[in-house]
Formats: sequence, C-alpha cells, structure tokens
Amino acid sequence: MRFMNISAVLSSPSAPDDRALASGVDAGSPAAVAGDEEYSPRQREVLDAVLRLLVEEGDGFSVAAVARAASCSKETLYKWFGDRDGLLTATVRWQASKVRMPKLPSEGLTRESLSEALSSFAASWLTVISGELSIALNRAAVSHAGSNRSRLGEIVLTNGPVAMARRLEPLFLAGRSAGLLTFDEASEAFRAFFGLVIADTQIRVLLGETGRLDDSEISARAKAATDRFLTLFG
Amino acid sequence: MRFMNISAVLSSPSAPDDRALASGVDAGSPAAVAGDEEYSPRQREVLDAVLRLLVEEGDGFSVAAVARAASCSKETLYKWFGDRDGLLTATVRWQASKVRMPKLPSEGLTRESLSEALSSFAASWLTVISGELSIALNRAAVSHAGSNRSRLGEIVLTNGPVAMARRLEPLFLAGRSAGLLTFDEASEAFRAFFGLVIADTQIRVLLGETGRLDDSEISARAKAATDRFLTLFG
DNA sequence: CATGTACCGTACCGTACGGTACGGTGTCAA
DNA sequence: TTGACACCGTACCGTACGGTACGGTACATG
Repeated sequence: MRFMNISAVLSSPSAPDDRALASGVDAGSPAAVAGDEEYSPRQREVLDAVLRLLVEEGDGFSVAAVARAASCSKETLYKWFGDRDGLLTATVRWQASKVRMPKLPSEGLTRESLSEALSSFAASWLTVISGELSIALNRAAVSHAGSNRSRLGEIVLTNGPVAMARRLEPLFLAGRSAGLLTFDEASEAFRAFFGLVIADTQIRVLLGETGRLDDSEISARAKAATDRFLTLFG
Repeated sequence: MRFMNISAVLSSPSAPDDRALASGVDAGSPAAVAGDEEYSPRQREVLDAVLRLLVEEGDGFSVAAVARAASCSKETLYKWFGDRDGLLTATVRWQASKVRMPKLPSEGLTRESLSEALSSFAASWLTVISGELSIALNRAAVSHAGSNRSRLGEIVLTNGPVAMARRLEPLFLAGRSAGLLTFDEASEAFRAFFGLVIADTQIRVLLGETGRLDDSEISARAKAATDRFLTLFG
C-alpha cells in the first residue's frame, strides 16, 4: 500500500500529469469540504491558472495577470468572485476540494501494519508540505492571516493540520483498541506525531530555505519519526 | 534558574517594561549578529516604531505611516534605509540584535539539571513563538521569502531555528559526554526536540488561530516535550 | 554673525493596480 | 432572423502608495 496524496490544503500542481492525484486515492466518497460541483469547468480552469500564478509569483499577482493567464476578462472575474480576496479564497477552496485523503487501515491492525501506515502517511505528508503548491498556498494564507479581510488562514488551517488530525484520529483509536498504542487524548498523540514528522521542515521551507528534500531523505525521516512515535506511544 | 528570553528573531515588544528583556539574560557577551552600534539612537526609535506598526497592521503599512508614527520625514527614512525593503530588513536586523540568549549549563550536568534546562528552554521558546512580535516578524518574513527582493526570510531563519540549534548543540553534546544522552548527530536530536516542543503551534498561530497559550499550558507542554525527548534520547 | 548640516513636514509626481464600463463575438433558443 | 445571454478584450477611472523635492528650523562650528 502506498499513499500518494494527503490533505493539508497543499497537494501538488494541478496538471493532468500530476502524480499526486494519480492513484491510491479514495475519490469516491463525498468530500467533506466544498464539493466539486461548486465551480463550473471554466471557473476551475481560471482557478487552476491562479494556482499556477500563485506558485510562480506568490501572492501579489494582479487581477489583470490572472485574466491574461486564464484568457478571460477581468469583468468576468469580478462577476464570479466578487473581488480579489474572493478570487483567492475560491482558489484555496478549489484546491482543498481537489485533495483526497488516502485510506488508512482501521481493522486487523498489527504492529507492522500500523507502523507501515504511519510511515507512509508521514512520507506523503512531508512530500506535500515541501511541494511548491503547498508552500505558495501557506505563504499566501500566512500573509493574509491577521488581517480580517479574508479567511484564507482559517481555510488552510482547517484543511491542513486540522484535517490531518481528524484523519489520523481513527487510526490512533484503532491502534489503542488493538493494544498497540497508549495515550489519554488522541490530540496529544497527534501533536507528538506532527512534531516528530514535520519538526522544523515547514517553517524552514516557508522562510525560503532552498535545498530540496529528496525521496530517500523523506522516507528516512518518515521512518525515524514513526519509530520514535511508537517508542513513545507504543 | 529561569530563562526569560530566547533568540528566534522574535522576542517581544521593545518597550522598556518588556519583561522579556528584564532579567536572566547574558547581555554582556558581544553579539554574533549585527551589533548594537549599527543604528543610531534616533534610528532605533524609528525601527521600534516600525516594529509596533508591524505588530498592529502587519506588513503592508505604508512608509508614510512609519514617518507619522516615528515623527520623522519620509526623506530621512529613504536616506537612512534606501527603500521600503531596506527599512524592513533593518527592522528585522535590529530586533535580532536586541535578542540575547539565555545561559545554558554545560558542566556538572545531572539528569535533573539537564531536564530542567531543556524544559525551561522549551517554555521560553514557546512563549516567544506565540508572542505578537514573533508572529508579526515571521509573517512578514514568510511573505517576502520566495521573492528575491529582500532577505527577510534568510535573516529570520538564521536568527530563529538555526540560532536555536547552535544554542542547544553544546548542551546536547555535554549531555552526551556526561552519559545522559545518546545520539549520532546533534542535528538529529535538535530536530526531534524542536518537533516535540513546537509541533503544530507555530504554523497554527501564523495561520491566525486565536486562543492564547497561557503559562500553565506552556509549562505543561514544555515538560511533556522534555520528558518525551529524554525518553527517546536519554 | 555666516555657513553648513541634519532633520521635519508637506507637497508633489509617476505608476501600478483594484474595480467598472463598454463594444464586439459566439451560442442557443424561439 | 431576432433577441437574450455569457463572455472576451480593452479602455478607462480613482486611489493608494513608493519615492523625490523643497522650504523651514534647530544646532553646531568657525
């Protein structure tokens, strides 16, 4: 079993060749977040263009640039999304709706399958977190947080750490039921797992530290974090 | 022993009543960062005004607002700092130069004193990270990272996680020499400690999650993180 | 006193950008 | 064919803001 994607409001580019959406994903279940039906196909094209601009230039692109990149008129943009913040918000919601969570096992858990599930989850998470799109979206959301003009921060928070926690909780509880884990609060276990996996990775990439994290490094860190987590809570 | 402050380019307000600069700090040693002599007293007043604006309005304040708040002319600002980015950069460097690291014990370590040192350090760190000034500076730095216009990200990175790691390394090494800790690379131990202490706290506050972390909560988390760290590496 | 320096306050300039208006085109339906 | 509609492209408007210029004041120096 291999998880290729993860929530976090931050998957990867939206191009059809995007490996992060390729396989191993449960696209069947109705999304908890804003459904796919929220935006028309043409609108999705526009929002994907915004995502590209966001990655290339960061927040700070002009509405005119969006119109140019998406071959649509500014008037249409304002008609559809109200204002620039609305456009940005719609973009983040659109990206969030694209993300599908990987399935996590919840029955017949053994120490090995639990470890494997956690490790795969951690690796996907690290991959997502260090991706261009995740970085761009988180930067935008961080910039906008603290001014009440938009709710980007809230949306990214909900689809990032909060969604992760909700996703992992059943696995943790199943692990505890199976006698494989020990903890009082699932939230405590989640915080520890989050910390061990992410550590300073996210803040460093957000602050612009270059130096790609290659796949072997990611696997190694995911494995180490999982082992440590199981040492603490196993 | 009690640590009242910490690096991280993110201490606390610069007002004279600022408790974070009040005591328990080794202000004697020459700073590794830009020295105090870099800016004139009047310039420091201006930069402190910028820090206040940064906390109140975030990045996005106008240069005119700075001039107003600091009772100085825009012309002087441009003469001293070149342009808006120069002003912002100077502000971050000025804040970094203000921060003084707490002393960490390095000899006569016992398991108890090591645990106490780590726990105090962790508590200070959490306090700093969740402070208004830290949040404002990190938000600004994250926003500017990724566009090559300024080096804010690099500066905050250097004075944040990197400075933390350098500061903790001697303690870790001393702990290992004293037979209290086991690890291959100090950087590995640091990442784990960082993750256990900070976890999702920083990204959550940067994304705008409200809900203050009170002192008891901070102490509890610091203690828990330290215990877990010692479980893994002790 | 004369001169120079450093600064404040304000007015000014250019431009970039958010937002609006409008003419032109393709499509669909009666 | 005619009209309604949705949309594109472009021109336009208002304003906010980065950056510059300039007059006026305090002070220091000879």
